[in-house]
Amino acid sequence: MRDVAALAGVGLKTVSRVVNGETGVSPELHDRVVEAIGRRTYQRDLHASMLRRSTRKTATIGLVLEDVANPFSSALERAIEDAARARGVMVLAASCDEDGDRERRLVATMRERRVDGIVLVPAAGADHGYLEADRRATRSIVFVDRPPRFLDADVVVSDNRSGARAAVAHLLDRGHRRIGYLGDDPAIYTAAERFQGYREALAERGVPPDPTRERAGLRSVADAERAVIELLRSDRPPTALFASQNLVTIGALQGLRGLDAQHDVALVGFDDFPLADLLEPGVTVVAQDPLALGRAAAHLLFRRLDGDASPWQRLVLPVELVTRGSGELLPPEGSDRTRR
Amino acid sequence: MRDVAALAGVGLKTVSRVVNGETGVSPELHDRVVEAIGRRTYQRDLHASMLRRSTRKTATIGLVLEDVANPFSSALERAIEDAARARGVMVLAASCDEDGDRERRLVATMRERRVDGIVLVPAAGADHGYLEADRRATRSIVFVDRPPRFLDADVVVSDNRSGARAAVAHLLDRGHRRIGYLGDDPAIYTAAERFQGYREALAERGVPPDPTRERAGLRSVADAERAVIELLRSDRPPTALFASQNLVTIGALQGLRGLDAQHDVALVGFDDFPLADLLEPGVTVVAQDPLALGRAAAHLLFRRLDGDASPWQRLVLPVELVTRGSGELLPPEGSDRTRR
DNA sequence: GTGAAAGCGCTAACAC
DNA sequence: GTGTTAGCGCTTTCAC
Repeated sequence: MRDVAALAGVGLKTVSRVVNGETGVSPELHDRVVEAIGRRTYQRDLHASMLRRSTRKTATIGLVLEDVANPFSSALERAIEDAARARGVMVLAASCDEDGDRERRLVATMRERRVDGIVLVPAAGADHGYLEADRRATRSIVFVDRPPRFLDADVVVSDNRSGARAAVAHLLDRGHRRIGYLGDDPAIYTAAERFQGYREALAERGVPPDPTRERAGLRSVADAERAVIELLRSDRPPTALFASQNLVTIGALQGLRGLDAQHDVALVGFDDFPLADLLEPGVTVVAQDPLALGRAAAHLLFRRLDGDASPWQRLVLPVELVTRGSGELLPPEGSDRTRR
Repeated sequence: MRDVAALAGVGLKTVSRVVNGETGVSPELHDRVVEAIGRRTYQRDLHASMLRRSTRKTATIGLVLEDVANPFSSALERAIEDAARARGVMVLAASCDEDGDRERRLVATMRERRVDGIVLVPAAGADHGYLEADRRATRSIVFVDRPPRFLDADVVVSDNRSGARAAVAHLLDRGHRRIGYLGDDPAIYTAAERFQGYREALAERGVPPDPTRERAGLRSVADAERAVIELLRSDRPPTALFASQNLVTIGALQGLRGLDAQHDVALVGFDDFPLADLLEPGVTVVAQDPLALGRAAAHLLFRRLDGDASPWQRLVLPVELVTRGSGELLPPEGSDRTRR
């Protein structure tokens, strides 16, 4: 910058004014500075400038996701990026792979870089008390998809429990009574909520839960596939399945396909996924809206950064049952349905 | 930091030494500093520290993708993030949606934040001459998936042309002669290369190209779907299709499904996608390896950042034909095949 | 082993 | 309108 000032024959402050688009520079000097900047390919150092500025903003936010490569996470990221771009803010994105330690390290690294705020999908079972240490900092963190543990903060989640309840009620409405549950690690908030929804739907219709038909802790497509095959080979196998998550649904599909049962056993999954409509039959799902989640989280964060100090918000976004065929298959004659 | 130094009753430099893990601090003072840091929840400002450091690295790189929400992009991002994490580097990620102006603005914004380097998937048709202005800067940019225009720089791409040639040869081997081409915007490097591959495969077997069976500029799933329906309703419709990209393949599937022709017309797509194996029939594709592309780009960039000044590299990564059924359908009796 | 002074690139405050 | 001085949070250099 000194270089540019010398070349244009002006003072440092004049260059600073031009770079920041401030008023009060004569057109003549302005042009000389602009030309000098061009000749030296000068580019201002945002961080050095923010160092002295009163409002110490880096125009950068952090985003900690489960895994940037997962479609749910990346839709979230996209929505947040769009909201950020509208404000001239950039996004430092990272994956924590459900690892609480990594989450903590990532947050620390982002703070070292003085991000203005952080949007965080917390790792399963992580304790977020560590964020409490800096009271002001918690005002610049928004949790998405799952609430923090041991900390009050802003959070945006889907209505997991109602969604699961609706999915299972949908199957019960079609006469199914033996409905299998396929679930993720119950330490994950969303998995626990969805399991509650499953149980509640059964309870509402007076169908007793049967733990032998419930499989939790499925961590991969292969796990889910194995679980389905096992369930369907048991005595009195389920006539319908509820899969509590994306990958589990896909594993279930693979399992059903392997047994050639995809047209016989009903299936409703939680979380929509690409091509769900092109499969045979189409896969009925409870669809979340990751773009809406991301948008809401970003807006909440920016409101806080703008100084909103109102009480913590907890936004619960609706989900939607999308019927495509697999969830509308009826139980076979002679199954429990006829005994009612 | 001054605060911490005062609390511990030491000089600024001693705190600095402790924070940076330098040697030469007596254990006693070290402990006092650590304690003071804890009490004040001190967190060093990385950018202020880098300001004075000789080696002016921010330990942050930029990543400009077409769209972070697209599976190919996000796989790339993940690979780059992993390579970066191994070096303690964070990633500033952004989408440019094939918009050359946005790409340029994003690069400028990242440089304002003093990223150490940038990995860039260039926007279609963008002129990258602007990067030439700063000679040193081009050493810290790696292009992925597509080469830059009007600029020499490091680049990592897939072997698009051979992949397309292999896909079309695969169809020719099964007796198809009327092979439709469904393609993206030809201004995109990959689209152009794949079209070349398609034409080359035909030429190698002496099959004359027929422009009435070639549809380029398909920008969405819906575009592709319409194009397929149109092609198949024409006189002497194609008995096989080559789709040059992800979304185009999905549109083609939808079109075939709509005409109930998915078991009659062969299809090979470029780019793998989730669930391609669960469809009926499974979708034969030429699979790129986005993780390998990302890994290679990151390694190349880090080598440059470590001072490697060797000539520009151009890495071409192999692709793989994955047969799943749709590409192995045979042409109907009485089609051109029998006339040979 | 430790600390004081200078300075990284920039902007705030104030004088001209 | 314009330039000067001080100082943001930190590291360097160099005395002690």
